[in-house]
Amino acid sequence: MTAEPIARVLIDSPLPQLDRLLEYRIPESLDGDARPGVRLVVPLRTGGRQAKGYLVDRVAEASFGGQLAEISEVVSTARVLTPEVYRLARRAADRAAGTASDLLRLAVPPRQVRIEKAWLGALDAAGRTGPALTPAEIAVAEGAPAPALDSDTIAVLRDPTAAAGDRRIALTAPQRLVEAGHGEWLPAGLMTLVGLAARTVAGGRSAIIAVPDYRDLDLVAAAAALVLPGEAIARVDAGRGAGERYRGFLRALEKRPALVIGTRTAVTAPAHRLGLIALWDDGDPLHAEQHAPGVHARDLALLRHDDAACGLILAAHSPSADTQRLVEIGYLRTVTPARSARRRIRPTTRAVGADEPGARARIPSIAWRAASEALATGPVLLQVARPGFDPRIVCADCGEAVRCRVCAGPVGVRRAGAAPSCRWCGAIAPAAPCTRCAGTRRRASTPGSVRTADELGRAFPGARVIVSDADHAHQQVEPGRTIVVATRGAEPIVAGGYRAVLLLDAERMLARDGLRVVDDCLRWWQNAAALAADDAPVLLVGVDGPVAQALATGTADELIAAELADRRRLRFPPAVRSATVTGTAPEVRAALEPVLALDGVDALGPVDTADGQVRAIVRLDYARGVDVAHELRAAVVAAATARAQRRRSTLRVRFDDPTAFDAALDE
DNA sequence: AGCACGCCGACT
DNA sequence: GTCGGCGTGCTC
Repeated sequence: MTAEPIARVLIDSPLPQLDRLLEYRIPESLDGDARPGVRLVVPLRTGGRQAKGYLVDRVAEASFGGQLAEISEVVSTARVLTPEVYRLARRAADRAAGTASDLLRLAVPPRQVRIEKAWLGALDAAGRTGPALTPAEIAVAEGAPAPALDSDTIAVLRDPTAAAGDRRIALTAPQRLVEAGHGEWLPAGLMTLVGLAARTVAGGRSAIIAVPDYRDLDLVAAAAALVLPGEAIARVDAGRGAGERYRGFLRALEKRPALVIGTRTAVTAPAHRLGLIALWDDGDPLHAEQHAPGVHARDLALLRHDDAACGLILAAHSPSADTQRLVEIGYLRTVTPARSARRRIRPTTRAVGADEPGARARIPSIAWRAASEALATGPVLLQVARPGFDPRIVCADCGEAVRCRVCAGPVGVRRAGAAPSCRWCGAIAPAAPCTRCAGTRRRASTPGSVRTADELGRAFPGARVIVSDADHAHQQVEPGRTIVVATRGAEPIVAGGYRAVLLLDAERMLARDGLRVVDDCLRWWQNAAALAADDAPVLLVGVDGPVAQALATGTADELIAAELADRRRLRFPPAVRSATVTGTAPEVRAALEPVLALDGVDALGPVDTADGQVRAIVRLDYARGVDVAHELRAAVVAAATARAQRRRSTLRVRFDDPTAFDAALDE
């Protein structure tokens, strides 16, 4: 008999009733293989039902009073669930009223038998498949450029004995490109993260870098490959197939430091002696997880930092309102370039010259002349909006979006012919007088005509035209007389930077509704500006007002602070947390009742949704998070268990959905 | 989810 | 008397 014959097991099941540790006896025959972290098969109830699960840990005595069943099978000896990742899943699930196994489904990739067998075969007694870095490799990694941070800040971030508060940084990255070597150009902020991470690995600790999309990831991978050996890099994204993903995951699992790079799920990867966790552009919606329970990569990074006491850096050209909040409560300290070093984005009028080739494409004269001139020396970027329908109601006099008189939410029509209603609280025809001109006449907004690449290209005779959008994104463009037409977020990189950048659809982007319009526009435009050569003009076409002013004077950070102050006044995220509760009217009513009794909690709605259900948005102070999650979780379990109404439960809870307050309540 | 347990109507 | 209906509850 061994000392710890009881296995505590997490069943791989989305059922909230099963989201706890069940105890099983470990038979003598499996004693050696049944180590913490392995995948298991266990019986669940009688009748030969078998469930998959993870062995979380082993204990000497069972706390369960009843008869224990035995583990059926140890799937493999690979210990894929580390204690750190389990704790992360548990805490994140509790915070979001979800299940740990839902989180682990994202954190632990599906098993690939061939790859796992090869890896297990190569694993030595120390839990590694290869050597640590050589002194020469360490020297290269220690010399990796980290242009946006001074050596003191880097030293503190690397120092495990430094005060935790000093090791949490919000970096507003300088808006310029740097050359990593071998003709690889990337934003200075991304290079900084790679440089920081390379030093961390050189010092014997792992680092995680999570970026929004694959284009950023390719830049990071290329830069990392110049400063670290391939063996020290674990790429954990799903973009190159399940096999490569699992290979990267297993590399991260080894007992030697790695630079773990990937998209949002990288923050949940295993890491040997985690020393740094870095997020790039945390305001990008791609960092918001789509799968249940929908925990944002930023929140996972914060939890991970708290657990591992590692360095934490949230870096972006344009800080998110969430980062701003963390700065204001004193949780993050800022590293910001001097205002004089911020890139100026010049607003220009929308007045179009009549006799220029730019007129047909409705490019204002000043912008067209700047672009034509710049084209002689290299590529020019024209950033455009994605096409899309926008069913908002605006002031007929000045065009400002109309707000709800009840909650200040956007007012729109759900479908053609319907009465205008508030997208957030559901009030019918609630429009308040225009906030800009006090007018009361209304009209539907028009989406604005979409320019074609052809039109834009013809405005610049003799130039090569390259189109880059989400479907056909170009990573890089060669120097030359080239017009690059790109939708926001899909702008290619040019070595040395664009010679001019025109932000053409600024008016349409700013007129979109949604809670984060200002944050998004600042992010899109400052990210594009960061791709320009140092002295190249960046022109914001056809927009004035506070956003344009902030960009012109290099005070975007102050504008985000003002934006956050507004949200605080209105009780909107990220000043408060939110929980979207969807289901049948009685289910939602029952779920809301106990949480609305708590201080610092209120709700918008419920409103009817298109599929006959109702939706309410609970708003809660951060301090109420534990209580509200606990109550809503109890409501989900109750709804799943009590099947009084013969139908399976439809109650859903989603915390901190970034789109909750946007115009997505229809459909 | 499944599957067993449990307390009320029509069958040999 | 008892076979079986599905509402209710549990899964180590």
